[in-house]
This record gives sequence, structure tokens and C-alpha cells, in this order.
Amino acid sequence: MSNLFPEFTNHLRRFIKLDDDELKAVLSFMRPLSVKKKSFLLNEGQICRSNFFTEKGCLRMLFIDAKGVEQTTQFAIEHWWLADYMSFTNQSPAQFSIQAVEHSEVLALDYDLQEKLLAAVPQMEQYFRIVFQKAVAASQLRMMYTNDLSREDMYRFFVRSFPEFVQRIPQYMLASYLGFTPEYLSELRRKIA
Amino acid sequence: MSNLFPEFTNHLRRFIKLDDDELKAVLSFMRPLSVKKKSFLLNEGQICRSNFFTEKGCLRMLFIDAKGVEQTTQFAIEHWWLADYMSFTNQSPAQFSIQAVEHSEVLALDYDLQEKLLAAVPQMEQYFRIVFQKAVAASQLRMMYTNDLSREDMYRFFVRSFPEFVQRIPQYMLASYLGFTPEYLSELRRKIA
DNA sequence: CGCGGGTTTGATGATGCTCAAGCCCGGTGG
DNA sequence: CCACCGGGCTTGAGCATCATCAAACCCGCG
Repeated sequence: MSNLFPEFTNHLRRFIKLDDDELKAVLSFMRPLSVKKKSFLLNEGQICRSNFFTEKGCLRMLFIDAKGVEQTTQFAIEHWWLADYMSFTNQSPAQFSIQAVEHSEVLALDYDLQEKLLAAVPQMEQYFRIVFQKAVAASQLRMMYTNDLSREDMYRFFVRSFPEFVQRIPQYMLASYLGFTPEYLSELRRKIA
Repeated sequence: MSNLFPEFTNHLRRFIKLDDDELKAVLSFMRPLSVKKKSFLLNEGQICRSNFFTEKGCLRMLFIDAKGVEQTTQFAIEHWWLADYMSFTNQSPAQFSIQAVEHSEVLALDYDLQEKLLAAVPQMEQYFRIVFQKAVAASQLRMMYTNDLSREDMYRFFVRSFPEFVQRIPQYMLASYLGFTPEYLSELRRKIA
């Protein structure tokens, strides 16, 4: 059981206590997906029907800005959850798309199964409370960094914080995540090297 | 009971079912505070010991940037929760301060009481899960707006979205919340009027 | 009445964007 | 196996946006 989806199982057990039956029950609600590089799990305009857990690989959330340019707002690597939570919560059309950055193994928790899961295994209410609380904490910090640091310092900071991850993604995704153009990122790289 | 803290009571009942005894139990964990304009509920460097619910008035979260300038990252008006969630979750020193923008009535839920509350009234686990899920949804949207809109459009958008709220706060707070200088905000106002 | 925090004004200049062109490299089809 | 194609990265010139700094002003509060 525990080696079926090791990242997810570990993540669960990091935050809540579950016996083997409960774990088995939880996993029975999760829908495993193999998604290949560049394929989409959600398209803008659709309803976000699932909350996605990245077991392996990397997802990103993006939208098309007023000028028609892709803007990446989040990445989800191993053991992160990702969804357009406005769309997911209200089952309304999504403003974002979700795409696999690389080949990924994902666990999808569908909206209409979530309430059954929460009823079947009440600890999951606590699990998600903790997951979301941490997500809010992270977004508060991110907000601080984006206000405090210049574009150049943002880049330096990101590279120092996630040196291995920078290798995994194309520059244009990182540029839009950090809030600037690929041209400017290219200029920064030259300047720094 | 229900008219003691009407905003909080309504908010609870909007998301979970509680009978009168449970409501009473919940309220017994909340510490009411009357805070006057400009006083601080949390100072950078301290540990954030409480999660704050705004019953009446307005709080803001802020930090001092590298140049020594105050930057506002969030407001919490009636029926919003606010805390430095990194500090609160880990009981580690806060990066942010929290200040009353105007005279406010606040309910504080202390860190060490929260677990007792969650044990006493398990529905509260669900309540906070929903509250945090909505907070994540809001921050995803905010991220989209800040990437998509120019500073000028940000300002227009904010004023159109919260016309009454703009009246309640000084310009310099709004400027830093929107990510620009008071001087530039002043210029924008003149230009638009 | 005077003080001081907050807002306005304007000049100057840096940061980072736009646009256009060229280049590099990996994948695909002939 | 090679040639080509195209996506992504680089380069550079010109420019817009918005910050900085300094000064004056306004007005609410003590």
C-alpha cells in the first residue's frame, strides 16, 4: 500500500494519523493520472473539477494576459497540491489553465468525491486545513518578496533557493513566474555570469 | 448569544452547522479585543500567537522593506481572518506586523487554544479548511491581477471594486498595497480626475 | 495657533519593456 | 543520415513607466 504513491502517503502521514484501512480508503478516492509533457489538466474557461496532487514531475498554473502572453503564476512539484481554487470551490469557469511542465504522475481528487472522502475519513478535513494554511503562509511570504526585491534580486533569490529546479524548467516560464520578460531574464543571466 | 459577535457568528453559520451549545463553546475560546487606531496587534520579530478575526473595523499586515519603507500586504475588514501564518503555524518570529487601520473590534484565537477548540468542536476543522481554501483562491486571483494589470489599471480596478473602502484608508497605505509610491498614486489621482 | 503627518508637484533618471533580428539546437521527415 | 524547420534563447536600440528626491502645501489635532 504505502509504496503505491509514496509521496502522497508520506505527505498524509506527515500531518495526520491514519491506520492502514483509512489510508486505503483515502487512496480509493484518488484518481491516478499519467500526464505527458505539455499536456493540459485544465483549460481556461472549463470548470476545475479536480484538485491535483503531484506525485512525480511538475505542473504549472498559467493564464493568458491582456496582451495574449502566457503568464505562469505557480508551479507544483512533488508533494504539492494545485488547482484553480476559485473555480474548484465554486465549480465555476476557470481563469487559469494547468499544464504539465514535464512528464508527471498526478493524483486527482474530484470535486464530487471530495465531500465523500471527507465524510469517510474525517481526518482529511484536518489534512486539507493544514495544507491550505501552509499555502496561505507561503503566499504571504511570496507577496513580501515580490514587493521587497528588485527583479534582479528576485531572480538571484530564486536561483539560490531552488538551484536544481531552475534546471528543470524553460527560461520563459521562470521569467513569467518572476514577473518579467524572457528578454530581460536573458540579459540578467549574461550580466550575472 | 448570537448578537454578541454578529459578524463572527454569521460567518461560522455560513459554512458549518452549529447548535447553540457548540456556538457557545466556540465563542468561549475567542478572546475579544478592542483595538484603537494605529495600535499594533503583532510586531515584526515577535511570535504571532493569535489568529485575528475582524468583527468591526480594519486591520492591515505590513513589513518594513529593504529601504526602510512600510509595505502593506493585506487588509482585513469585517469578517476576515488575519495573521502572519508562517509565524503562527510554526510559532516562529514574525516577518510582518499587524496594525489597526481604524478603531476595531477583534476576536483573537490563540495558538494554544486553537487545538483545544478543534478537539472540542470538530466542525471547526472544516470551518478553517474552508476559510483557508477561500484565502488561497483569493490570493491566486490577486496574483493574476498584479501580473496582468498596469499600476494605473490596478488602481482603477481597486477603486471600482471597493469604492467605499478606499475612503476608509490613507493613500499611502493603498499605494503600498498596490505596489507603488504615494507620489505616483497622487499623480494618478490627478490624471484620472 | 503651531506642529507634523500626509499629500501634492515637478524635475530627473533608472529600470525593465518592446520590437526586430539573428542564432542555436533538437526534433522530424524525406 | 542529412536538411530543414521552428521554438526558445540572445542581442541591442529605443522608449515608457514609474521611482527618487526635494520642496511646498494642506489640514486635523493637540
